[in-house]
Amino acid sequence: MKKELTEVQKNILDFLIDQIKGKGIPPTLADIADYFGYSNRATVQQHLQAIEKKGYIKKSPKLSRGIELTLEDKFFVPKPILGEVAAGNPLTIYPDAIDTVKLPTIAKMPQDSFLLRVKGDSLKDAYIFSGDIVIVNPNLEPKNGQIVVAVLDDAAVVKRFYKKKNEI
Amino acid sequence: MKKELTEVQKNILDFLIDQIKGKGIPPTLADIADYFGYSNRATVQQHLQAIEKKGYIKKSPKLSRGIELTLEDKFFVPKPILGEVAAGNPLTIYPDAIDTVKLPTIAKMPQDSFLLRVKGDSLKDAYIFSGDIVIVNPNLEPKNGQIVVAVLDDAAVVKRFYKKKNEI
DNA sequence: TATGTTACCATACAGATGTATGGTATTTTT
DNA sequence: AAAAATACCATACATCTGTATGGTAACATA
Repeated sequence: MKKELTEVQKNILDFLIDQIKGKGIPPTLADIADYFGYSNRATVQQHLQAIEKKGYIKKSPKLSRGIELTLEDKFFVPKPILGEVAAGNPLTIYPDAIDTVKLPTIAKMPQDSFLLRVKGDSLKDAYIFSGDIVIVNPNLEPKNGQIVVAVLDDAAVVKRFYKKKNEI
Repeated sequence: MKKELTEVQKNILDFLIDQIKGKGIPPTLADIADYFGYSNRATVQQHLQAIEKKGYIKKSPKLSRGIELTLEDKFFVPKPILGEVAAGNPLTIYPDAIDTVKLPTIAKMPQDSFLLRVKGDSLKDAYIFSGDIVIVNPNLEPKNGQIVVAVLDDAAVVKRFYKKKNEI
Protein backbone atom coordinates (compact mmCIF):
# COMPACT_ATOMS: atom_id res chain seq x y z
CA MET A 1 0.00 0.00 0.00
CA LYS A 2 2.50 2.55 1.12
CA LYS A 3 5.25 3.01 -1.37
CA GLU A 4 8.57 4.57 -0.71
CA LEU A 5 8.89 8.30 -0.94
CA THR A 6 11.30 9.86 -3.38
CA GLU A 7 14.02 12.15 -2.18
CA VAL A 8 12.12 15.30 -3.01
CA GLN A 9 8.93 13.99 -1.50
CA LYS A 10 10.74 13.03 1.65
CA ASN A 11 12.22 16.50 1.95
CA ILE A 12 8.78 18.02 1.65
CA LEU A 13 7.36 15.62 4.21
CA ASP A 14 10.19 16.51 6.56
CA PHE A 15 9.37 20.16 6.11
CA LEU A 16 5.71 19.45 6.82
CA ILE A 17 6.55 17.57 10.00
CA ASP A 18 8.94 20.30 11.02
CA GLN A 19 6.34 22.99 10.58
CA ILE A 20 3.41 21.12 12.07
CA LYS A 21 5.28 19.71 15.03
CA GLY A 22 7.54 22.67 15.58
CA LYS A 23 5.58 25.71 14.59
CA GLY A 24 2.25 24.14 15.34
CA ILE A 25 0.53 25.20 12.16
CA PRO A 26 0.68 23.55 8.74
CA PRO A 27 2.17 25.63 5.93
CA THR A 28 0.34 26.78 2.83
CA LEU A 29 1.33 25.64 -0.63
CA ALA A 30 2.98 29.01 -1.13
CA ASP A 31 5.00 28.56 2.06
CA ILE A 32 6.35 25.26 0.83
CA ALA A 33 7.06 26.62 -2.63
CA ASP A 34 8.93 29.53 -1.08
CA TYR A 35 10.97 27.29 1.16
CA PHE A 36 12.10 25.02 -1.66
CA GLY A 37 12.47 27.79 -4.19
CA TYR A 38 9.65 26.70 -6.46
CA SER A 39 8.24 29.42 -8.59
CA ASN A 40 4.96 27.64 -8.67
CA ARG A 41 2.46 26.27 -6.23
CA ALA A 42 1.29 23.65 -8.67
CA THR A 43 4.57 21.83 -8.27
CA VAL A 44 4.04 21.58 -4.56
CA GLN A 45 0.48 20.54 -5.17
CA GLN A 46 1.58 17.61 -7.28
CA HIS A 47 4.13 16.50 -4.74
CA LEU A 48 1.54 16.65 -2.00
CA GLN A 49 -0.79 14.57 -4.10
CA ALA A 50 1.95 12.02 -4.55
CA ILE A 51 2.72 11.99 -0.85
CA GLU A 52 -0.95 11.65 -0.02
CA LYS A 53 -1.33 8.85 -2.53
CA LYS A 54 1.41 7.01 -0.72
CA GLY A 55 -0.44 7.46 2.51
CA TYR A 56 1.82 9.76 4.48
CA ILE A 57 -0.48 12.75 4.75
CA LYS A 58 -4.13 13.57 4.40
CA LYS A 59 -5.48 16.74 2.88
CA SER A 60 -8.74 18.50 3.61
CA PRO A 61 -9.81 19.76 0.20
CA LYS A 62 -10.35 23.47 -0.29
CA LEU A 63 -9.19 24.25 3.23
CA SER A 64 -6.21 26.48 3.76
CA ARG A 65 -3.41 24.71 5.56
CA GLY A 66 -5.53 21.58 5.51
CA ILE A 67 -2.67 19.13 5.73
CA GLU A 68 -2.69 16.41 8.34
CA LEU A 69 -0.06 13.87 9.15
CA THR A 70 -1.33 10.33 9.07
CA LEU A 71 1.80 9.19 10.78
CA GLU A 72 0.92 10.05 14.34
CA ASP A 73 2.30 7.49 16.70
CA LYS A 74 3.46 5.31 13.86
CA PHE A 75 6.45 7.22 12.77
CA PHE A 76 9.83 8.09 14.08
CA VAL A 77 11.68 11.14 12.91
CA PRO A 78 15.43 11.18 13.01
CA LYS A 79 16.75 14.20 14.83
CA PRO A 80 20.33 15.22 15.46
CA ILE A 81 21.75 15.37 18.96
CA LEU A 82 23.70 18.54 19.36
CA GLY A 83 25.67 17.97 22.51
CA GLU A 84 25.91 16.54 25.96
CA VAL A 85 25.03 17.74 29.40
CA ALA A 86 26.66 16.62 32.55
CA ALA A 87 23.48 17.15 34.44
CA GLY A 88 23.80 20.07 36.78
CA ASN A 89 26.91 21.36 35.07
CA PRO A 90 27.36 23.72 32.16
CA LEU A 91 26.56 22.04 28.90
CA THR A 92 28.80 21.40 25.94
CA ILE A 93 27.49 22.05 22.49
CA TYR A 94 29.32 20.44 19.63
CA PRO A 95 29.52 22.15 16.26
CA ASP A 96 28.24 19.05 14.52
CA ALA A 97 25.67 16.57 15.63
CA ILE A 98 27.23 13.77 17.61
CA ASP A 99 24.44 11.33 17.13
CA THR A 100 20.91 10.86 15.98
CA VAL A 101 17.76 9.51 17.55
CA LYS A 102 14.59 8.33 16.00
CA LEU A 103 12.16 10.57 17.75
CA PRO A 104 8.49 9.70 17.87
CA THR A 105 6.48 12.47 16.28
CA ILE A 106 4.30 12.59 19.36
CA ALA A 107 7.03 14.52 21.03
CA LYS A 108 6.22 18.02 19.91
CA MET A 109 9.43 19.86 19.33
CA PRO A 110 9.00 23.60 19.58
CA GLN A 111 11.09 25.44 17.07
CA ASP A 112 14.62 26.33 18.10
CA SER A 113 14.65 23.55 20.61
CA PHE A 114 17.44 21.05 20.45
CA LEU A 115 18.52 17.71 21.77
CA LEU A 116 21.18 16.90 24.34
CA ARG A 117 22.37 13.68 25.84
CA VAL A 118 22.62 13.53 29.59
CA LYS A 119 25.83 12.42 31.28
CA GLY A 120 26.05 11.57 34.93
CA ASP A 121 23.43 10.73 37.48
CA SER A 122 23.32 13.96 39.42
CA LEU A 123 19.72 14.52 38.39
CA LYS A 124 18.45 11.06 38.96
CA ASP A 125 16.25 12.36 41.73
CA ALA A 126 14.35 14.13 39.01
CA TYR A 127 14.09 10.92 37.06
CA ILE A 128 16.71 11.97 34.58
CA PHE A 129 19.31 9.29 34.09
CA SER A 130 22.56 9.08 32.25
CA GLY A 131 22.06 8.39 28.58
CA ASP A 132 18.62 9.92 28.44
CA ILE A 133 17.89 12.28 25.61
CA VAL A 134 16.77 15.73 26.64
CA ILE A 135 14.79 18.21 24.59
CA VAL A 136 15.68 21.76 25.52
CA ASN A 137 13.58 24.73 24.58
CA PRO A 138 15.51 27.95 25.15
CA ASN A 139 12.53 30.18 24.41
CA LEU A 140 10.06 29.11 27.01
CA GLU A 141 9.98 31.27 30.11
CA PRO A 142 13.54 32.42 29.99
CA LYS A 143 12.63 35.24 32.35
CA ASN A 144 12.15 32.93 35.25
CA GLY A 145 15.50 31.34 34.70
CA GLN A 146 13.92 28.03 33.97
CA ILE A 147 14.59 25.47 31.31
CA VAL A 148 11.91 23.22 30.00
CA VAL A 149 13.22 19.81 29.24
CA ALA A 150 11.61 16.65 28.10
CA VAL A 151 13.21 13.37 28.89
CA LEU A 152 12.82 10.58 26.46
CA ASP A 153 14.02 7.16 27.31
CA ASP A 154 15.47 5.38 24.35
CA ALA A 155 13.09 4.38 21.63
CA ALA A 156 9.94 2.36 21.91
CA VAL A 157 10.94 -0.12 24.55
CA VAL A 158 10.49 1.94 27.63
CA LYS A 159 7.83 4.23 26.25
CA ARG A 160 8.08 6.91 28.81
CA PHE A 161 7.88 10.52 28.02
CA TYR A 162 8.43 13.15 30.69
CA LYS A 163 8.07 16.82 30.15
CA LYS A 164 9.35 18.90 32.93
CA LYS A 165 10.34 22.33 33.99
CA ASN A 166 13.52 22.50 35.95
CA GLU A 167 15.18 25.19 37.94
CA ILE A 168 18.76 25.66 36.88
CA MET B 1 -3.10 49.15 29.38
CA LYS B 2 -5.08 45.96 29.25
CA LYS B 3 -8.74 46.60 29.71
CA GLU B 4 -11.27 44.03 30.68
CA LEU B 5 -12.84 41.94 27.98
CA THR B 6 -16.58 42.01 27.45
CA GLU B 7 -18.63 38.85 27.66
CA VAL B 8 -18.70 38.31 23.92
CA GLN B 9 -15.03 39.06 23.53
CA LYS B 10 -14.17 36.65 26.28
CA ASN B 11 -16.19 33.92 24.61
CA ILE B 12 -14.31 34.46 21.40
CA LEU B 13 -10.97 34.43 23.18
CA ASP B 14 -11.96 31.20 24.89
CA PHE B 15 -12.78 29.73 21.52
CA LEU B 16 -9.44 30.87 20.19
CA ILE B 17 -7.56 29.30 23.08
CA ASP B 18 -9.60 26.16 22.72
CA GLN B 19 -8.79 25.82 19.05
CA ILE B 20 -5.15 26.81 19.24
CA LYS B 21 -4.32 24.78 22.31
CA GLY B 22 -6.61 21.89 21.58
CA LYS B 23 -6.75 21.56 17.83
CA GLY B 24 -3.34 23.06 17.31
CA ILE B 25 -4.29 25.39 14.51
CA PRO B 26 -5.88 28.85 14.78
CA PRO B 27 -9.31 29.21 13.18
CA THR B 28 -10.16 31.50 10.28
CA LEU B 29 -12.59 34.36 10.62
CA ALA B 30 -15.15 32.22 8.87
CA ASP B 31 -14.63 29.42 11.37
CA ILE B 32 -15.29 31.75 14.25
CA ALA B 33 -18.31 33.29 12.55
CA ASP B 34 -19.69 29.83 11.91
CA TYR B 35 -19.16 28.73 15.49
CA PHE B 36 -20.94 31.73 16.96
CA GLY B 37 -23.60 31.88 14.29
CA TYR B 38 -22.53 35.16 12.79
CA SER B 39 -23.62 35.67 9.23
CA ASN B 40 -20.65 37.88 8.67
CA ARG B 41 -16.92 37.74 9.05
CA ALA B 42 -16.70 41.47 9.58
CA THR B 43 -18.32 41.06 12.96
CA VAL B 44 -15.63 38.65 14.02
CA GLN B 45 -13.04 40.94 12.57
CA GLN B 46 -14.17 43.81 14.76
CA HIS B 47 -14.19 41.67 17.85
CA LEU B 48 -10.70 40.46 17.11
CA GLN B 49 -9.57 44.03 16.68
CA ALA B 50 -11.06 44.88 20.04
CA ILE B 51 -9.39 41.89 21.66
CA GLU B 52 -6.09 42.74 20.05
CA LYS B 53 -6.42 46.35 21.15
CA LYS B 54 -6.78 45.13 24.70
CA GLY B 55 -3.63 43.11 24.29
CA TYR B 56 -4.85 39.55 24.49
CA ILE B 57 -3.95 38.42 21.00
CA LYS B 58 -1.69 39.47 18.18
CA LYS B 59 -2.60 39.23 14.52
CA SER B 60 -0.31 38.78 11.58
CA PRO B 61 -1.91 40.97 8.92
CA LYS B 62 -3.00 39.37 5.67
CA LEU B 63 -2.03 35.92 6.86
CA SER B 64 -4.65 33.23 7.02
CA ARG B 65 -5.11 31.94 10.55
CA GLY B 66 -2.57 34.49 11.68
CA ILE B 67 -3.78 34.74 15.24
CA GLU B 68 -1.34 34.40 18.09
CA LEU B 69 -2.01 34.36 21.79
CA THR B 70 0.03 36.92 23.65
CA LEU B 71 -0.83 35.21 26.85
CA GLU B 72 1.73 32.46 26.76
CA ASP B 73 3.17 31.83 30.17
CA LYS B 74 1.36 34.81 31.59
CA PHE B 75 -2.09 33.45 31.69
CA PHE B 76 -3.96 30.81 33.54
CA VAL B 77 -7.06 29.28 32.10
CA PRO B 78 -9.64 27.92 34.48
CA LYS B 79 -10.52 24.35 33.63
CA PRO B 80 -13.01 22.07 35.34
CA ILE B 81 -11.89 18.92 37.11
CA LEU B 82 -14.18 16.11 36.11
CA GLY B 83 -13.42 13.45 38.66
CA GLU B 84 -10.97 11.66 40.83
CA VAL B 85 -8.68 8.70 40.38
CA ALA B 86 -7.52 6.48 43.13
CA ALA B 87 -4.30 5.84 41.32
CA GLY B 88 -4.22 2.29 40.06
CA ASN B 89 -7.92 1.77 40.58
CA PRO B 90 -10.87 2.42 38.31
CA LEU B 91 -11.66 6.08 38.11
CA THR B 92 -14.80 7.87 39.11
CA ILE B 93 -16.23 10.50 36.83
CA TYR B 94 -18.67 12.94 38.32
CA PRO B 95 -21.48 14.35 36.23
CA ASP B 96 -20.51 17.87 37.21
CA ALA B 97 -17.14 19.35 37.73
CA ILE B 98 -16.02 18.96 41.31
CA ASP B 99 -13.44 21.69 41.21
CA THR B 100 -11.51 24.02 39.00
CA VAL B 101 -7.84 24.72 38.47
CA LYS B 102 -6.16 27.66 36.92
CA LEU B 103 -4.18 25.86 34.27
CA PRO B 104 -1.22 27.52 32.61
CA THR B 105 -1.78 27.76 28.91
CA ILE B 106 1.60 26.16 28.34
CA ALA B 107 -0.01 22.88 29.13
CA LYS B 108 -1.36 21.96 25.75
CA MET B 109 -4.64 20.23 26.23
CA PRO B 110 -5.52 18.03 23.31
CA GLN B 111 -9.17 18.09 22.50
CA ASP B 112 -11.39 15.70 24.38
CA SER B 113 -8.85 15.40 27.14
CA PHE B 114 -10.00 16.01 30.67
CA LEU B 115 -8.72 16.58 34.17
CA LEU B 116 -8.74 14.25 37.12
CA ARG B 117 -7.50 14.61 40.66
CA VAL B 118 -5.34 11.83 42.01
CA LYS B 119 -6.17 10.14 45.29
CA GLY B 120 -3.80 7.85 47.08
CA ASP B 121 -0.10 7.36 46.80
CA SER B 122 0.01 4.08 44.92
CA LEU B 123 1.69 5.75 41.98
CA LYS B 124 4.20 7.76 43.89
CA ASP B 125 6.95 5.71 42.35
CA ALA B 126 6.00 7.34 39.09
CA TYR B 127 6.16 10.74 40.74
CA ILE B 128 2.42 11.08 40.89
CA PHE B 129 1.26 12.11 44.33
CA SER B 130 -2.09 12.48 45.97
CA GLY B 131 -3.68 15.78 45.11
CA ASP B 132 -1.91 16.14 41.81
CA ILE B 133 -3.95 17.09 38.81
CA VAL B 134 -3.79 14.71 35.89
CA ILE B 135 -4.54 15.44 32.26
CA VAL B 136 -5.93 12.43 30.50
CA ASN B 137 -6.12 12.12 26.74
CA PRO B 138 -8.35 9.21 25.76
CA ASN B 139 -7.50 9.49 22.07
CA LEU B 140 -3.78 9.01 22.06
CA GLU B 141 -2.60 5.51 21.35
CA PRO B 142 -5.60 3.70 22.66
CA LYS B 143 -4.51 0.66 20.69
CA ASN B 144 -1.53 0.04 22.88
CA GLY B 145 -3.64 0.16 25.99
CA GLN B 146 -1.78 3.18 27.20
CA ILE B 147 -2.96 6.40 28.72
CA VAL B 148 -1.05 9.59 28.32
CA VAL B 149 -1.18 11.65 31.41
CA ALA B 150 0.40 14.87 32.43
CA VAL B 151 0.94 15.62 36.04
CA LEU B 152 0.74 19.16 37.19
CA ASP B 153 1.67 20.05 40.70
CA ASP B 154 -0.55 22.69 42.14
CA ALA B 155 -0.22 26.14 40.65
CA ALA B 156 2.87 28.22 40.31
CA VAL B 157 4.67 27.34 43.51
CA VAL B 158 6.18 24.05 42.54
CA LYS B 159 6.33 24.72 38.85
CA ARG B 160 6.81 21.23 37.69
CA PHE B 161 5.17 19.76 34.72
CA TYR B 162 5.46 16.11 33.86
CA LYS B 163 4.05 14.55 30.79
CA LYS B 164 4.11 10.82 30.78
CA LYS B 165 2.83 7.73 29.16
CA ASN B 166 1.70 5.11 31.55
CA GLU B 167 0.84 1.51 31.16
CA ILE B 168 -2.48 0.76 32.77
C1' DT C 1 -29.55 65.60 24.86
C1' DA C 2 -25.37 64.35 22.92
C1' DT C 3 -21.66 61.08 22.80
C1' DG C 4 -19.45 56.86 23.01
C1' DT C 5 -19.31 51.86 23.34
C1' DT C 6 -20.88 47.45 22.13
C1' DA C 7 -22.85 44.17 18.97
C1' DC C 8 -24.44 43.03 15.02
C1' DC C 9 -25.54 43.49 9.67
C1' DA C 10 -24.45 44.13 4.42
C1' DT C 11 -21.50 44.96 0.64
C1' DA C 12 -17.18 45.27 -1.70
C1' DC C 13 -12.44 44.17 -2.85
C1' DA C 14 -7.48 42.71 -3.15
C1' DG C 15 -4.71 39.18 -2.37
C1' DA C 16 -4.09 34.42 -0.69
C1' DT C 17 -5.06 29.75 -1.50
C1' DG C 18 -6.17 25.33 -3.47
C1' DT C 19 -7.07 23.31 -7.73
C1' DA C 20 -7.23 22.11 -12.74
C1' DT C 21 -5.02 21.72 -17.12
C1' DG C 22 -1.39 21.44 -20.28
C1' DG C 23 3.49 21.61 -21.37
C1' DT C 24 8.77 20.23 -21.23
C1' DA C 25 12.67 17.55 -19.77
C1' DT C 26 14.88 13.78 -17.38
C1' DT C 27 15.07 9.41 -15.46
C1' DT C 28 13.31 4.79 -14.55
C1' DT C 29 10.89 0.82 -15.74
C1' DT C 30 9.04 -2.49 -18.88
C1' DA D 1 12.41 1.38 -27.99
C1' DA D 2 8.21 2.47 -25.67
C1' DA D 3 5.81 3.60 -21.53
C1' DA D 4 5.60 5.34 -17.06
C1' DA D 5 7.09 7.98 -13.35
C1' DT D 6 9.31 12.08 -11.64
C1' DA D 7 10.23 16.98 -11.32
C1' DC D 8 9.58 21.08 -12.72
C1' DC D 9 7.15 25.18 -15.39
C1' DA D 10 3.15 28.44 -16.86
C1' DT D 11 -1.50 29.99 -16.94
C1' DA D 12 -6.14 30.24 -15.38
C1' DC D 13 -9.91 30.19 -12.08
C1' DA D 14 -13.20 29.72 -8.16
C1' DT D 15 -13.23 30.16 -3.63
C1' DC D 16 -11.25 31.45 0.78
C1' DT D 17 -9.59 34.92 3.68
C1' DG D 18 -8.60 39.21 5.69
C1' DT D 19 -9.81 43.89 5.40
C1' DA D 20 -12.29 48.31 4.61
C1' DT D 21 -16.41 51.01 4.77
C1' DG D 22 -20.88 52.22 6.04
C1' DG D 23 -25.26 51.30 8.36
C1' DT D 24 -28.67 50.00 12.39
C1' DA D 25 -29.93 49.23 17.13
C1' DA D 26 -29.37 49.00 22.16
C1' DC D 27 -27.37 50.78 26.03
C1' DA D 28 -24.58 53.42 29.24
C1' DT D 29 -22.30 57.71 30.25
C1' DA D 30 -21.46 62.57 30.40
